Amino acid sequence: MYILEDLKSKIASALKLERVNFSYPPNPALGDLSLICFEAAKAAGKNPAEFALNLATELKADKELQKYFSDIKATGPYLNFFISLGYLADSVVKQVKKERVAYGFNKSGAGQSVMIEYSNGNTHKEYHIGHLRNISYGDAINHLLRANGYESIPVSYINDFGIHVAKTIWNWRKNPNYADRPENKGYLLGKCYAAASRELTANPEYKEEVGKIMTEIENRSGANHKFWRETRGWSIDYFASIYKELDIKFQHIFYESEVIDAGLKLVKELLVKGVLKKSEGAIIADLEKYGLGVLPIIRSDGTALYPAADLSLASEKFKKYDLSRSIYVVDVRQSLYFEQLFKILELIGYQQPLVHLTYDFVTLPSGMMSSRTGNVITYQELRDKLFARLSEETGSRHKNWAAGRIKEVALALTIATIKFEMLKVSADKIITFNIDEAARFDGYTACYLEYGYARLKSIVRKKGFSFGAADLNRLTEPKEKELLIRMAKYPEVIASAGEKYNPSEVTRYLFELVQLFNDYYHEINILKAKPKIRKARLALIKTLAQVLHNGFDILGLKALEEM
RNA sequence: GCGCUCGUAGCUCAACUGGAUAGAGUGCUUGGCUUCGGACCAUGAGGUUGCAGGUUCAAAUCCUGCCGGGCGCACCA
Repeated sequence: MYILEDLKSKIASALKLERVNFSYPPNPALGDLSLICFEAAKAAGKNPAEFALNLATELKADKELQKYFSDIKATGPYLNFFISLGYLADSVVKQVKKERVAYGFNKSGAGQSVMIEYSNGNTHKEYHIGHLRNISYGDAINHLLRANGYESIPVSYINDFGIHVAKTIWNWRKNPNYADRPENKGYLLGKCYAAASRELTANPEYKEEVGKIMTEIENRSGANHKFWRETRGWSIDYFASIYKELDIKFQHIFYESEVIDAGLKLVKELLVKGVLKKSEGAIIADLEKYGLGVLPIIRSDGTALYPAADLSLASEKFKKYDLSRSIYVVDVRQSLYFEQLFKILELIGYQQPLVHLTYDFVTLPSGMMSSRTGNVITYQELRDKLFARLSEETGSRHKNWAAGRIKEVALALTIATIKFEMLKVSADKIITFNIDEAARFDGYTACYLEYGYARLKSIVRKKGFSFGAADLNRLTEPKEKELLIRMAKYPEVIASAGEKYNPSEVTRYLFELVQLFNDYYHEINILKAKPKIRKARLALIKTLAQVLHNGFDILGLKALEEM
């Protein structure tokens, strides 16, 4: 059991109170752990401050608690506990050393398997900044689920079969120069799609040509179908290269083209069952009585809409895997759609909890919009801009490094920056992605965290210092206690962030931990201290490095030893 | 029109889901480099938490009504 959890339960059992309301004092001078007495005092019919005072006297005399707390005192209605530094240091350092990468994990989700779907690119379209928020968020949740004991199954669903495909192919065929361009073909398809979109908006009369291509692809015959297969491969390869660069792995990837036939069959069955019905020539789900309006599923011309595939995908997921929960990471604009989809699935008989994890949009500060694509910035454009900035900065700091090494570090910082920026803001807020702010090395940024970690590791790396059994009683500085308390809170952060699907709690925690370390580093010298103290301090910062590393893993950031 | 959502320092965001003096970053003030990697640290100023009521010992947080922004509501995905 983790130390704070353990201490809380010890206090609770010493008090024999039913509901115990703990919190953390706003400032370390007040104490390390706090019990808020309003409710308990009210239940006992007493004045809260007096109540707290009485409890303090009572608990101070408790022999068991004396082992863990150096002091217990009431400040107004708050009963404050001061954790004994020796006990704290011993407990935290030993536990982190023992559990290593698993420090902070818990078993609350044991025995439950959860599927989480994210990234969800469309072939023949750009992979843009919005997808990056999606994939960063989804992957962090995937890690959080695992850290909380769930068996998490990360999957992606790629839409390779919609009208967007036909638009791109139409435009590609119309402009033969695409085939000769040097860019990555998957990337180029995105550009081609954007151009097609603009052209079709300006000249709607071409829609008929696009429709013909669509029919050919759906019928799975002819030159356009063949070309669809080829181009689809380009996109899929391109996505794979992005996932590799981002260091994100899916356990399975579903494709719309592989589930759509089963979807059409399912729709027919549901029509017979009366879950769906015909209306104005189309097939719809009438969900008016649930306050969810109407969802069209098959167009009046008989072609399928997105929900047909999604219904089939959902049943495929449950057929293939024994899931106790299924999560969809999709942006907030589709909230109503997912309520409708989940209602239909419920009507069909699926009882497992279905979760639509939402997040809001990513925009750019005005004037920074990409002129070439109109209003989206692609992954590649963002990555290239950040990479240029960060490799210049890294290069200027390390004149003696080989080009390859600079490139490697700059790329890791680029990816870390993208993920961190996407995760540090809570999901319900719109992100205005400011490249200048994101690529900074100070402030609430990925590079600040990475720098703190690298600096910490450089101390640990120094030769000639022994790391044997340290006497942790040598840790007596207030800043050391602050660091230890903060590290002791890490498991609670993981539990809370997991429960609330909120990785920004982890980003903030890590930022504050690095801040605390920088402060400590500035004030207290580690290597120049007397041998016994030095040993204890080295043990402390090794522990700190492990906690930071574990947090980086949750966020999907590579922990750089040097930068 | 109905529904969802956001509104906190000049700007970008926190606030343990109702608790102690609303905190960080950035920008602006003023300082600290023969440093364990200064890609760092410290200091000061900056707030009627959109507005008005209500509930509570206690409200940025809950309830009601306004104001303002964003989004969604049948053949897009």
